[in-house]
Amino acid sequence: MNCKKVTFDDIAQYTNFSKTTISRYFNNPDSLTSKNQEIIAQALIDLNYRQNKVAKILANGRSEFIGVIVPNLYLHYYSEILNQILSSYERFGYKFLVFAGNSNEAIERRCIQELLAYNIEGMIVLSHTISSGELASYGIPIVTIEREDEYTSSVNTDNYMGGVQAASLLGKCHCDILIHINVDVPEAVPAHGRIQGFLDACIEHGLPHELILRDLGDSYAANREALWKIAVYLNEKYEGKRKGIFLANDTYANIFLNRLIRLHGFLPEDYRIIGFDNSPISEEAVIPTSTVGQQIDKIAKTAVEMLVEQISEQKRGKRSGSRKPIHTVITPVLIKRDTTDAAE
Amino acid sequence: MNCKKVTFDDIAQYTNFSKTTISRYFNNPDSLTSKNQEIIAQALIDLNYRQNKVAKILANGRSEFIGVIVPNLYLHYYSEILNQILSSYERFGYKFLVFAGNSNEAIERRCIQELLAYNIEGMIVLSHTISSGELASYGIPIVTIEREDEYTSSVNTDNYMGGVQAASLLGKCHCDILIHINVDVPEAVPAHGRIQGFLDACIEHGLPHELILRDLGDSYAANREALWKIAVYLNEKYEGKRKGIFLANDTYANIFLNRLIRLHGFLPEDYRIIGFDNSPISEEAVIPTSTVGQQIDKIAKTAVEMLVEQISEQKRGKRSGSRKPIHTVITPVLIKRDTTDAAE
DNA sequence: TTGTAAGCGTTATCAA
DNA sequence: TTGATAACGCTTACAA
Repeated sequence: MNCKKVTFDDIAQYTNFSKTTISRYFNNPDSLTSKNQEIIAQALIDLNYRQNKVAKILANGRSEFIGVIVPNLYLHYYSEILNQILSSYERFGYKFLVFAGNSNEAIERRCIQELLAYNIEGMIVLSHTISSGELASYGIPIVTIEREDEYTSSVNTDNYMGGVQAASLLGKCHCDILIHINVDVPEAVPAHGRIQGFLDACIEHGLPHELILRDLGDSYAANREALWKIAVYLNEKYEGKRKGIFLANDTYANIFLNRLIRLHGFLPEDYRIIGFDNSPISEEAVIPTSTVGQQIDKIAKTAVEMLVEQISEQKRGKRSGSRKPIHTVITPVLIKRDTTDAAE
Repeated sequence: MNCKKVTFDDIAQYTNFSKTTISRYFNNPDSLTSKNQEIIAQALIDLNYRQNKVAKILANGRSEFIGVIVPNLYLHYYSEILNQILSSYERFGYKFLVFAGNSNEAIERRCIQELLAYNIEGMIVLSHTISSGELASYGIPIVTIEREDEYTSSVNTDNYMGGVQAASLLGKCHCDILIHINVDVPEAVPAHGRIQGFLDACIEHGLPHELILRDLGDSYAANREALWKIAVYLNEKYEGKRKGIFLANDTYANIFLNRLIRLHGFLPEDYRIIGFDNSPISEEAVIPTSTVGQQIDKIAKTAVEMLVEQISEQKRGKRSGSRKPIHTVITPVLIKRDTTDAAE
């Protein structure tokens, strides 16, 4: 456990090379004779050398840091995205400074200042609080995921397509009435597309439908209460009709499903259910639940790739303001399980 | 969007102070007259100054970084721990460099090298692959969570107590036979305590019991298959007896519960179920499931506090090897829901 | 209370 | 292929 830090100077002395040559050994080894490479390699071992990347950043400006701001990690969606982002380390070598902003604008703004102070090379933002305009103004490469993205490059699920898929599947189940339950998502947020897609598909295929857009509360208990009320309402209003219910996410779908099971012991013939996200609960539910699956791995991978591309562009001298935002869209995958008919 | 970086030199020139005074403004403002503080504050605005923490680290050695190594973020337990760790930012100001090692020893070792190269001040390790001995040898403050911890300070749930609690609750439910289903956890891993606690409690209260310890597979589908087999076995062997089943985690408990519900439409009188973790699935299950709740917030908070304490000790000059590992234990909380009797 | 000057451990620019 | 030397932007004795 040597405590004194070994530096290039020490290695240089030990090997009778100059500091510069040691640096070259790390950054451009082929510019040394292979014999000298070996000498230095051996010295590193003898002296138990350890890199100091901080000094490196200061000298060359590249931190190899990417900042990530998520709203929280409580929701599976965010933690899985982060999971996938982190696993890009092996491919690109970028390290991730992660903040959970908890939807607090002031805190998130402070986080960003900190990140900038550490010379991060780029930023991936999932949090919603700070406008894309402000994000863009920081003048560093940025990619946002599934949020308002007018002035930033972004990766989003094709929510519209997801809504269409859900409606079509319910239509094929011979439902008499299609219902979409969601909160009143603002138009600027990509998830709004789910509503529009559902609506357009219903209209196009002439499917009777109803949109239920309202605040469903912030906690699981609140969600449950709100959805139970809706369930009672639907059950009365559409008695005897087969109801195809498209819920905004798998948690909602699970709540709805559980209520039916508790009531009847099985999924009644006049109910069909589909959720959104393909989060674990959809598979682990008492009846594995059909869902519009977000391809989280693809979303995260694309986001990192786009960011890396932006970073290298910027290195090649392009000013950060000069490029137009690119919006990539990832197609969702319809996952048919047991809450919709097996029929193709 | 000023592009040239403003440095202390610029501010010094602008205000006719020296670089040092500017530095003092940030690190020890009270050593300046309040008038001069104002002058500098204004200059920062005029010049649009931005800190460079990299230079600061190089100069004073304190990175304010803590490294975190998790096995993955797919499991709710890890992502929630990380969530709580990240939220300590507001309290201590430490920034977190996060790696998901995916249980790959070589990769995790490389991650640690990287972290050391960035001058991290400490490390929180949840991953299992690298022995506590090796971790300790790196000579920086370390706290491990819920893993082998012979040579590192650690925070663990009181798994033994959890096992006792589970057995006691099932005992109070007038179960004729108590069963614990788990994998064969090695003794060095804290979670082993769940088995021992269950066993000792059964013996102490003279409760008939059976331990089922076997590989349950790595995926949800594999878990399900393995647990269904066990369910069939138990159902035959203990027909007519009331079975109290303690499963190693809530995911297993949910699988078991779902099978019973699918079979009967309700939870049969001769089954009582309790899981472990208090992960969301226990609340969201078709029948809210009793569980031994890990206090994740407390675990994470304690881990960060212990680490911060170690860091400041080290600053006060104590050598890192000189302290004895401290093992903190967090008591689990029994959460009674609907899969065990309501009786107190 | 303020200033001078020597680091911190790299990389980058020239020169040789 | 190698080496001197000046950055990089901040902190920290030590002086005043």
